Amino acid sequence: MECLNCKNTNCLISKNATLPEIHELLEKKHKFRVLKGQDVIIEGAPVHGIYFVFKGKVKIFKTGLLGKEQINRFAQDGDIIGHRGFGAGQYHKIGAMAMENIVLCSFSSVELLKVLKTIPSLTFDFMSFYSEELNRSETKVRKFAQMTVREKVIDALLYINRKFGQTSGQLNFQLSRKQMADFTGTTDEQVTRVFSTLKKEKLILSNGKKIGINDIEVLKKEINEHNYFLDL
DNA sequence: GCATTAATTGGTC
DNA sequence: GACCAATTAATGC
Repeated sequence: MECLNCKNTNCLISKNATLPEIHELLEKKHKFRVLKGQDVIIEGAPVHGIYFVFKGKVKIFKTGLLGKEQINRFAQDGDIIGHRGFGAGQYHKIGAMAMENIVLCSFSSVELLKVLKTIPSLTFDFMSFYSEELNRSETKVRKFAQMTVREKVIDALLYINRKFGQTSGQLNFQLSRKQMADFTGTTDEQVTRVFSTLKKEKLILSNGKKIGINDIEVLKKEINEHNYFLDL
């Protein structure tokens, strides 16, 4: 019953692991490693279950026309992956790839559905999560429509900082310009340009892939003044 | 150390 | 603000 002792306290399963009704599900959990660069979910693949990140970083994306990639979000320890395909859709509409060597926990849809019908607190946690996801999604649509490239890049930097944090003045997650562009919906050249102007303004530090946020408050203020939420 | 990839910069539409 | 091209920096083998 290792979910009881899991350090990922934000995990919905871990939160409800003390309930006796969930024990059967926990017994059937599959835990496995995925190497850096390998697929966690292939776009269009049939849904068999739902994944939780035990350890590591994962990108969730969708491939558009001409192979253009839109990164929807990043997941790390305790986060859910593949929840949209769960329940309703039969096929995953997104792809997920390991950004480093990771460990996943997986539960089959059938088993999870069984316990969701018997454990209201777990179902409620899932419902709250889906609700928040929808909120984030709507916010992201608005940001894409209304933010300038500079604002979107700043927003992305703050997101990385919120989610992964900084140690000794450097973000704990190194993304290439290309990945940053795929995340913000622009091009790698634009990201480079915004980075270098932010650097000149002393708002960030950048040394190749190593990026550090110098003045979080000023950056926050810049997008706050435009009435955007900071909770994506 | 060399080869491939990523980042930067300038220019055009 | 995207796309293209040329140069330079960084990284993998």
